[in-house]
Amino acid sequence: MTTFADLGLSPKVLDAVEAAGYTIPTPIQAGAIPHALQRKDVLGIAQTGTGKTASFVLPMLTLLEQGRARARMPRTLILEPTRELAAQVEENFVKYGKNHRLNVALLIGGVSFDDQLRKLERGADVLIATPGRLLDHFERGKLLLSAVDILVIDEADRMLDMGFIPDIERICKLIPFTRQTLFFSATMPPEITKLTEQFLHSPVRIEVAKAATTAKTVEQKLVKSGKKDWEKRAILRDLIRAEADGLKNAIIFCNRKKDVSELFRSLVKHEFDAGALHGDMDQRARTTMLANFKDNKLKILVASDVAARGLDIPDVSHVFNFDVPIHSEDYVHRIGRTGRAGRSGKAFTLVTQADVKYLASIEKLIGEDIVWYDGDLSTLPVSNEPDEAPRRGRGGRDKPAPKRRRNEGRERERPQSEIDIIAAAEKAKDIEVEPLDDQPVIRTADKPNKVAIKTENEQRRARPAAARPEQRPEPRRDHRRDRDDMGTAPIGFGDEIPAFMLIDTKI
DNA sequence: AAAAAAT
Repeated sequence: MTTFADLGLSPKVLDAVEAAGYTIPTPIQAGAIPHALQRKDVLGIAQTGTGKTASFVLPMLTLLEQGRARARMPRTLILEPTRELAAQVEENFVKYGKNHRLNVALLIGGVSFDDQLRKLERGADVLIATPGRLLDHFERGKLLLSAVDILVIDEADRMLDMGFIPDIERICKLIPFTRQTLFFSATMPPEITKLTEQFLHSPVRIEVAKAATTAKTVEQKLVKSGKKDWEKRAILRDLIRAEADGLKNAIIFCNRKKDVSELFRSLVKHEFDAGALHGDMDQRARTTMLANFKDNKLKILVASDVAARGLDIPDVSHVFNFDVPIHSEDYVHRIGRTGRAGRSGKAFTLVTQADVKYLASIEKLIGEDIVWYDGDLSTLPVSNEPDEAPRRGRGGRDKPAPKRRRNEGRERERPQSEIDIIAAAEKAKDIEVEPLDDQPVIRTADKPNKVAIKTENEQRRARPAAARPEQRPEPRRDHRRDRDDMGTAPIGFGDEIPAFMLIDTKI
């Protein structure tokens, strides 16, 4: 049998692999590593969970042992579709690079430039990036790609889904064509094939395990639900309680970020040990949530499809689909978060009347009918307790709250990112969160009820003024105008806003 | 009916 020692990796790398407890490579590793070490281009067709990341990290470490990085000229570049995946690859370099002295820089959005600039300046051996932030650095002239020797494009099909292909093409053209390219994709749609023809030179093709099949160790169930969100939330709570025994940890997927936030708040209110993860949360909250979930400090993670693919969260016992995914492949990815490595897992999907057509395409894709849940949730002792949505009112229990107009009575609410980060902080206990009353709020002139929450930077700048409210109790709010209807007044003029800035140009 | 990513 092939072991890591047979693949041609350097002693330093082998030692780290051994320390991590691995001896036998996965098929993609056994297939890709020897070719990568011979500086060949590799086209790896592999799903998440196949050991794909190590199949490029390990040979890269070996190859990087010769040579040194120069300032602003990284030697290797890895492109990832999401920030979390990029961070995860960085962790792999830390783990397997423990015997090396390599500079690894992570260039992702949502965090400050300063750190990233410092690392670039110092000379990065490995650059791990999401396309947007990478190009941002490049355009600022902080980065030269002319010394990149190895380029890795990971999760190419997902980059395609996310509209990154033009960026990828642009980046590829900035890197010398004498480079070595390692290219990974779970599927090979025509656009991806075209990309590989354009940017790979006679690659070695390695293909492992087919997509679009769900692990046989996952028990899948459908659960009927009414279409109202509060009905779905009630059923979900009952379901979680019914499953409490075997539920070690769970991911709950929603189709929309808004629903992730709402469901998360609802679950916390009902005292479930829950966190949230979606792309509009600030990066700090995202990172904290994910870390806590991985460390089992959080039992339940409510997530958008950011978490559906690629993230290395081992051994999730349950997946709940709060919504039926619109694209059937997403179903496969979502439930692929459980039942990994031959373990058993359970996947429940809430289904409303309107979801039937999506369900049909899922069943067609996975080639089997999913059975309906036959447990009786209504007999559970704690079932049917009131949700936060139904309000008492005229005639009213078990009726959902009347739809509140968008900006009505919002002044005391915090933006979702704040709520998320507070919850994350409560779990983590290591992040300082400002008290609620410090939250600066601006009313815009044209829509007095519209409340705008400043960005972090704006808050920082606004704080001294907010600390002396008596000097300007309720200034100008009647004649201030906001730009772009974003709800933020011009910043930095103190009381002396030039008149032209107050003119409404949108007539 | 969506999400992801630069600001």
